[in-house]
Amino acid sequence: MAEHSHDHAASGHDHAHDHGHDHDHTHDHGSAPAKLTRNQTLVFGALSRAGGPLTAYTILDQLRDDGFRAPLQVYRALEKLVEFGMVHRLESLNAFVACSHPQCVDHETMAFAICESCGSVSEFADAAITRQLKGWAGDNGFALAKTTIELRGTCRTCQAAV
Amino acid sequence: MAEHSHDHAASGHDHAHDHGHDHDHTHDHGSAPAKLTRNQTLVFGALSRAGGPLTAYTILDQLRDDGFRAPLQVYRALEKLVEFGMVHRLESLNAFVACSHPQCVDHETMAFAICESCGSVSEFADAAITRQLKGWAGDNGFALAKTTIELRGTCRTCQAAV
DNA sequence: TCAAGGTTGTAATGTTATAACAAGAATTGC
DNA sequence: GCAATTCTTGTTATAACATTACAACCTTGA
Ligand SMILES: [Zn+2]
Ligand SMILES: [Zn+2]
Ligand SMILES: [Zn+2]
Ligand SMILES: [Zn+2]
Repeated sequence: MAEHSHDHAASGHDHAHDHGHDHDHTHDHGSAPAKLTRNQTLVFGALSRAGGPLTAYTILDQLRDDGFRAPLQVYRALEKLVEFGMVHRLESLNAFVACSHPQCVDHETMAFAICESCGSVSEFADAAITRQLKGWAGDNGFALAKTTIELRGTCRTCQAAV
Repeated sequence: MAEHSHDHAASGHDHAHDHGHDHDHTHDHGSAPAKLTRNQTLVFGALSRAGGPLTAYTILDQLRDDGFRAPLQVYRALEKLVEFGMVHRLESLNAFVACSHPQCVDHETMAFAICESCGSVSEFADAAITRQLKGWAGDNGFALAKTTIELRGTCRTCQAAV
């Protein structure tokens, strides 16, 4: 799987955690709570450090020393983090990535470009696409809950490195 | 997902595929061959009959009587059918669906609306979205290989049936 | 204090997908 | 016809991803 890449992707956001062990960041992402639980903090820390997508089992392995023993500990934390808008699930990768969108206003309609060579992920929003999809939904009486937009291909860096 | 029996996460819509059982369809889908192998025919038949998405294991169960014994028999056929442009993989469902687009010209950039209530899937193409995504790729030096666009929500029928 | 609700730990299990290898069928070239 | 090649198949085993179920433990707030 793709647990590589310290590439770009997840940088530039202000989550700026110091995952020592303290949990008092104060952000405002979607319905994010004032305070994360210990497990949520650890999982989010792992994803932030990685700067790219990780599978649940990779996260589990990275958190063994912090006392993690079972997949469910990771999946439960991920579920909440996604709910809070701090993490995205990448369906085509069965992996998770920390949100890197500056203000991630429309957390349910972000798009992701995934490099199949280096595994890096770029998160972006495109108003025209969102508008178009909502338009289709409206025209077809479809009550849209969430959209998945994932591009697969080769990033600029990897193409240059031929 | 539901259990590993015969449940078909789908139904609800009637694609009225003509692929009843006969296998001399003369598709022009992508790089489809003149003739499918026995296993490919059986798998495609199962998907066509279903008229909606099926998981590989559900297909396996449906083809026990035809001699199928192992997942790989299904996965291998699916791999080819996707390659031929006759089947799509739905990433957010880990399932597969027969292509229902009239001419499915741009097989790699179709969009799917998946009803979370009844499991029905509508396949559609939207030139504006495709253009927009290709535009982003061009602007960012990303060599686009394939896009995944999946909408989750509730279809018109299910909303009416409240 | 006590109940209610959320979080955690753990084991067991369920679900989706691939690796590895052997054997069979179709295709090609001679 | 008869290899050589290539594609397809059958089968076993295993890897990778995800959830159910249950008991224990906190926290919050009557
Ligand atoms: Zn985001
Ligand atoms: Zn790359
Ligand atoms: Zn199609
Ligand atoms: Zn529906």
